[in-house]
Amino acid sequence: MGNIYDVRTYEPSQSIGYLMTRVKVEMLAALDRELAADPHLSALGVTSAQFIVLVRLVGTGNRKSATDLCKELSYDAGAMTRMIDRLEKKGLVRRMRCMKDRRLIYLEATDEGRAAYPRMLEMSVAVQNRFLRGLGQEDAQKLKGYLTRMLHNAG
Amino acid sequence: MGNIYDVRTYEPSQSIGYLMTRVKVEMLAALDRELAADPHLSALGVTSAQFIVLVRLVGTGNRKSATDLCKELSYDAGAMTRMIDRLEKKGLVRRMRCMKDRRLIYLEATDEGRAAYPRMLEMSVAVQNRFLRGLGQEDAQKLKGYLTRMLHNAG
DNA sequence: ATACAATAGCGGCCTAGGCAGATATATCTG
DNA sequence: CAGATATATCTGCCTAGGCCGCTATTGTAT
Repeated sequence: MGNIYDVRTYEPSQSIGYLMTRVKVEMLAALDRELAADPHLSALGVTSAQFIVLVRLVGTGNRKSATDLCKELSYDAGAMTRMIDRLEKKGLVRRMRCMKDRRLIYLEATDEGRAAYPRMLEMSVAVQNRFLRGLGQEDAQKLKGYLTRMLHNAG
Repeated sequence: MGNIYDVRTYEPSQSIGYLMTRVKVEMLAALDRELAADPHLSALGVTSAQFIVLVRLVGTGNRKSATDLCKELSYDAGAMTRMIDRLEKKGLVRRMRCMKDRRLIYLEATDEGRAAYPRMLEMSVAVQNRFLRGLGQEDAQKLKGYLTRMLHNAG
């Protein structure tokens, strides 16, 4: 009842899953190219993955733990530890042990990290607008609705 | 002229790029879970990434080179070499040096690899249908159109 | 208070992809 | 034919994510 695909007619290379994977790869690649081209950000050597974590940290208020970030981005905890290591080594993020709950480590963007934020947002917006060229606001809303629905169906 | 996002109102966590990345991650995770649950395929230890390469190899005719696969899947050549290594070690794929052009290595799914194909297609279809639940055929077509458009805009 | 979970972060091992350089082979050009 | 160029694959080094087990700390139940 209402299945989109049927095994007998299914074409992997035409499927929504395949297309979505491709688009995602291309968007991150485009972001990486923009980052490499920007005089400021290329000096910091920020990648698209680091970018996403940093935007999340600066943009939604500081004083976040690694676990918070993991939940928000559905990220693995071990991967996050190493990600923070890289960001810390680049001087964009600081670790600060919490004195009340000594298990916790608060993350804070450094001044340098915060300074890069506006330019990062601009890039993110520019890349997405480029990929969405030709779509109207209603189309974008529809697309967003489909994606939200799919995320919900993931359970 | 027709930009979807504006820096002043942009919400990273609500953006189409963010949502798409999330959906892609969830779809592959779901596929990995299905693969792990299947008696046959779990024995082979096939991951979702290997799955995609294998489907592409079996489904679109054998006698393919690594480079062909790289182009079709926008994959890195070095990464593909190692991917083939893993698939070969599992006995799902064979390398066969071409005698006319000795630079070329043809890839061929083994009997075992081909035998797993129908079940793989079923899974792929099942996972995608689950994620697309609640969408009609017109919605799916619209979504596919948006994605195709975005891929085209990638240049 | 002691034992038992639950939580936060870390580290090792695996798969995985991008990039640059090396090698072998094939093709093009003078 | 000789030299340059292009192509196919491989390898090493990097970032990156998932899984599992470890330790330290905190919370809970008996």
